[in-house]
Amino acid sequence: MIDLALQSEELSRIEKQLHQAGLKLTPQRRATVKTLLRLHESHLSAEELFAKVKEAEPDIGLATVYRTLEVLAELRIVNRVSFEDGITRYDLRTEDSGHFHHHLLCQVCGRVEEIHEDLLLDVEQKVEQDYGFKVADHRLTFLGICAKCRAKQHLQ
Amino acid sequence: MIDLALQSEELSRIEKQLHQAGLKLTPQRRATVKTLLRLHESHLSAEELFAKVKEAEPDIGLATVYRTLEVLAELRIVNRVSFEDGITRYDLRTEDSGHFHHHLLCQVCGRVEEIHEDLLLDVEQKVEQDYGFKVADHRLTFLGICAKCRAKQHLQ
DNA sequence: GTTAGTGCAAATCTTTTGCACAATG
DNA sequence: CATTGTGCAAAAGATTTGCACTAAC
Repeated sequence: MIDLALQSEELSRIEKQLHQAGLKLTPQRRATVKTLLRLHESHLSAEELFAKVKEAEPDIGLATVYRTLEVLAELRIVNRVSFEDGITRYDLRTEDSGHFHHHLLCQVCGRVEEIHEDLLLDVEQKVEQDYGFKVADHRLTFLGICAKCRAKQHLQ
Repeated sequence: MIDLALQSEELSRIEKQLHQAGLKLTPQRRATVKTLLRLHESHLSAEELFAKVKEAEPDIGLATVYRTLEVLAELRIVNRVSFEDGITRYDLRTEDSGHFHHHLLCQVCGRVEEIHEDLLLDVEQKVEQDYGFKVADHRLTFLGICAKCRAKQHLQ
């Protein structure tokens, strides 16, 4: 989702969800969701998101951002993720699949790439069969070296 | 690893690692590692671990537990894990495989089961081939309903 | 004996909460 | 206009740090 048109389509989908949940559509919430959509590959922390939202909505308070993220997490519009640095980050669930996307965390440059293809269908079937565990969702992160950093290393 | 003999074998392996890294073997560190070994399936937070270690080593301070966990994480003896409740937990890496084990988080009872079989070999190969990402390790958690809770639900 | 490690308390950071006021539906 | 949401400041948690003291090697 790079496209602005798709972003505003997503925005109205999310606004509809908020509305259906009986929540008010405040400018603060709208600005927060917009920023999440715009920077959805950045895996922002609450503080980082707050700083970004503040550019559009200067009077917004940090507590409101936290409260909005809480609401969005409850509605399963965002997921909390953590890449083991102790900071909670917020990641938009994408509309296309019921399952959460995977992450590739590069240990050289620190970037996080997303994989939107579901690679776990077979594995989940095995988990249900062998362990009797009914899988509803998953969190998968690979740690390693991304293509760019590998290329750079080979040049040296 | 339920066996006490195996635990003490692991303990000396870890003590050797600490020693080789030029670190001192203090009673506090030994007690912390012992407790981690004994309760390794519990996925304790630093505070929880502190409370348990205190039983054996009453004068230990919370900061020492944090500092020991820091050291153990650097030596890759433990991994920091997070189950999206915002609390960092510490999980012993098991000696048997280079790859970290998987987790099954039951959304009904909250328990975390471990899978020590590596289910991701094929998936990792695909990630390397299709995305050029060199995988070094992974973190995989399945969210769903465990066998016990499913059984209980069917009785009702 | 040196140097690394510890306990304690204070400092820092992240997140939550209480409350008076504001704005949505 | 009823009710939910907001901003601010204070509170609560989690983690780190400074420092004087202690203990491992």
